[in-house]
Amino acid sequence: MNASSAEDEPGDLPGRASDQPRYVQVADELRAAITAGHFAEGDQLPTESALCERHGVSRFTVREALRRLQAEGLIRRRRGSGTIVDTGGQVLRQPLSDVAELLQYAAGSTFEFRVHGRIALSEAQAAEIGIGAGSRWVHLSGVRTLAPGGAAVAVTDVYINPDLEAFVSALRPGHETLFQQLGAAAGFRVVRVEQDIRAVAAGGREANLLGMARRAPVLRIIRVYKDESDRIVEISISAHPGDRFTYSMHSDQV
Amino acid sequence: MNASSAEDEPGDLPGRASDQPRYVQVADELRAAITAGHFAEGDQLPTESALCERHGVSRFTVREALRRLQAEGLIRRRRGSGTIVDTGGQVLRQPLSDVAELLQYAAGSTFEFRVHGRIALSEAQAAEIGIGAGSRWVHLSGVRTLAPGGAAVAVTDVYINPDLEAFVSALRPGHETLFQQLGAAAGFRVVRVEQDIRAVAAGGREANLLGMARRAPVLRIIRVYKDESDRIVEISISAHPGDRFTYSMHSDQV
DNA sequence: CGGGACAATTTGTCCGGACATATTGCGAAC
DNA sequence: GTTCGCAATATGTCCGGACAAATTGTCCCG
Repeated sequence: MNASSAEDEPGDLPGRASDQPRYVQVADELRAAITAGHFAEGDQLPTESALCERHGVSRFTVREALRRLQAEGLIRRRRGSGTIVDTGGQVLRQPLSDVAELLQYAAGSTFEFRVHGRIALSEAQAAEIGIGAGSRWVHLSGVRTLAPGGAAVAVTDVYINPDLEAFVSALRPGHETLFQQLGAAAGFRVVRVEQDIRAVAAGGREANLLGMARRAPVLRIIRVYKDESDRIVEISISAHPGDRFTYSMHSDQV
Repeated sequence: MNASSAEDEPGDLPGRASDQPRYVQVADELRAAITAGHFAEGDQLPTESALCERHGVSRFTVREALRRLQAEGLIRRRRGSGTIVDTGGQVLRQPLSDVAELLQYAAGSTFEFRVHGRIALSEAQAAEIGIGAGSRWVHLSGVRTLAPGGAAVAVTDVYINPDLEAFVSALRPGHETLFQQLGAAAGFRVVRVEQDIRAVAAGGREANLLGMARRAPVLRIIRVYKDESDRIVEISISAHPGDRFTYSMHSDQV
């Protein structure tokens, strides 16, 4: 029943955004205003009641929107004082706090890949991910760059659930994540992402593609994407060059 | 064991736990019930209305408590279906989703250190952290082990704000984090933690302490702890052996 | 001029209610 | 027996209101 599925919802307008909850819309507007520079670092945001009036919503909705921005690390709030823009000077960092910031990261970079077809995971790989060995997956591999033609920031191997093989040929490189495209085409939604981060020595292929010395330290990030029914729809194994990539996080309200 | 449940109601203190918000108390009780095994993996938790009745609070309070547990990765919720315990089988992983799971991590390991006294950060260090070079800090260094006498899982350098120098001598090794001890002694609260993760080659000292080859890949985690007034109270730089340490995270509700 | 009391402002906590939407079980219909 | 549809259930969204607590500016007084 997903509105974004293949059997379109022509309806009235391309309102995929407008049928989202109000607090998401408010959060999106505020985020856009911040990233567009309407609010500088350290600036005071309008108070909750002001935002209520401007957007014509209740305080519940405004607080829910602000909670999201706070979770993303864009704002800081203090009782009695107000809400200020505090992104922690995040310049060229790849943030992931808890939500769909994976999407934001993907939107700021480009991913090019090619499909290798079905393969069976090796024992070592299966053990590292925590999947039964010998299971079959559709294998893709590619590189991610911040700017087209620029230096690679990641070499990635992707393994897609064979149930979704029919949709693989429709995947296109670019700014949208693979799991977004798959979900829109096959009608599921990724609701859980697990990821492991390790430091390993670059293998020959990785070193070659990333332009670094063999056995140089790389950040290996393994992500497992699951949908509503806990089905693993995609697994990605990325290698990031240690000298050009920093993984940044924050955590509020301890 | 959880550190927060240790000092519950000693009597003299006017209930530091009991004057906390209701939703924190409800969350603590539920978390304790889960970790104590009263709810097994996959079990269904009581519904929101049931929890409202049991704890005598409104649905707002219950939802706020459940939201916390969900952010910690202990439960999963589905509209129409209910709330189930789903910790993702977190065994021997070092999780940090967004909150005070740093504390949980620290509680499961031991940190031994010694104090080196005041030093000035080198230019390289200051630049890596994002602090003005030449600033003075109180330097500590130590190793973290999962079991006393076991293999080291981290070599850590800690830099403490010189304003807190008077409290450094009272710091004790063990299961409690340094910033917890400092906060309790000096009367502040850490409300924001920023951390950067990179892959680097082990230096001579790190390789020696961790028992690994020089230039082997290590995970370098830099954490900056800030209190309510945005003051940096502590900076820690940890090196984790790439082959013995995995940094695990999760993210729900994309 | 400095300091302390006070009031206004702003976010945090908490309540009650209402309707929307996804899920599940059950019974009726075929 | 299988399937369809409906009702019951549970969480998600959203509103209005109320009071608490922290911050900040102001004003009076010594």
